[in-house]
Amino acid sequence: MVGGGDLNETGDPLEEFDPSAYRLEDQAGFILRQASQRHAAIFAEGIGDGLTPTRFAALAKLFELGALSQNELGRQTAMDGATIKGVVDRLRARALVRTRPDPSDGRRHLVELTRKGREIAARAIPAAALITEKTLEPLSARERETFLELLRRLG
Amino acid sequence: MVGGGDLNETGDPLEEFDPSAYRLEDQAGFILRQASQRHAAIFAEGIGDGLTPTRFAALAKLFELGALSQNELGRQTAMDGATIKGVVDRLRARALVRTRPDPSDGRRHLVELTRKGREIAARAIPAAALITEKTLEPLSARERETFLELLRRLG
DNA sequence: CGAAATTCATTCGCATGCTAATGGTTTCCG
DNA sequence: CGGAAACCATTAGCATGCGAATGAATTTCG
Repeated sequence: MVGGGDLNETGDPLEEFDPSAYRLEDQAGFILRQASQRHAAIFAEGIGDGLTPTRFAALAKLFELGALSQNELGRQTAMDGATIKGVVDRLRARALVRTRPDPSDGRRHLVELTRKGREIAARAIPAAALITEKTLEPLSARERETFLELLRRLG
Repeated sequence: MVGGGDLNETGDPLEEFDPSAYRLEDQAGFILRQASQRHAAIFAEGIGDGLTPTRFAALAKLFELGALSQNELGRQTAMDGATIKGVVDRLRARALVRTRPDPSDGRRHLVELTRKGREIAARAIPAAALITEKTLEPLSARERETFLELLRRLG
């Protein structure tokens, strides 16, 4: 649990916790942030075409699934409505996607790849596979399996 | 269609990669982002005092190490100069830290906790320990060890 | 000593990422 | 049918987070 083995009068773990025993470097969130930073750097270096992790995720999902409503695309890529909107706007500004109203649902805007978007996605997906490879490079094949399985359970 | 039906005879993943075999959900970066999102939500819910992960990291390091120059604080908390500046500015606006020129180096601005900052840090550190606990809750004690060790190697 | 290299803080631009609020549309169900 | 509930897209505001550029101060080294 949280506190050490020492006794106290209240039994409240918050009050017996010794702040000097806390090491930022050992906290899951802190290490997670550093691993994300390293991955982001590898990604930026390897992907090309002005893509970012979220922009790429959107392209990859549209490539796989075809036209999707904006919110559905957000769900597929783990982004909320406010975030996916900005991503789609920027992809549209680069003419990698276009949007059109969903004829069967007046609330929805369908998002789909343009020809250029499809070409870039087809090129970026193999690059992204290499980026995953490079990110996991410090681990053995067996460790990668273990790591991804544990990470998935936290996600 | 994209991948075609050709088989991969050489086993060279670089030249024969089939985009349709790519699964975004299995990529380290994508899962990492989701785990970070979950941790951020747990953090926001548990920390209080208007703290954020980066703000808390800065407080915790100042609490541990005393006055530091801004850049040094950034290194201790894995933030670059541009990022730590914004964090320090916002902590200063809330009177949790103050800055003063380093008498021995005219380039540096020393950052240190105020009394209020020290109080809030002392309260936040035990809360952060519980947040780490909750983040890792889906894993057994043994799995946590493994996970953190592998994650550290990627950071 | 003094020029070059480094360090430090700052600023700008761009891109995430979240919450909350809003208004329009569709679906659900009594 | 018709109102409540749910869903969709958008906007505003706040906070990260990074690269690149700038100018001042310090350190390094020939």
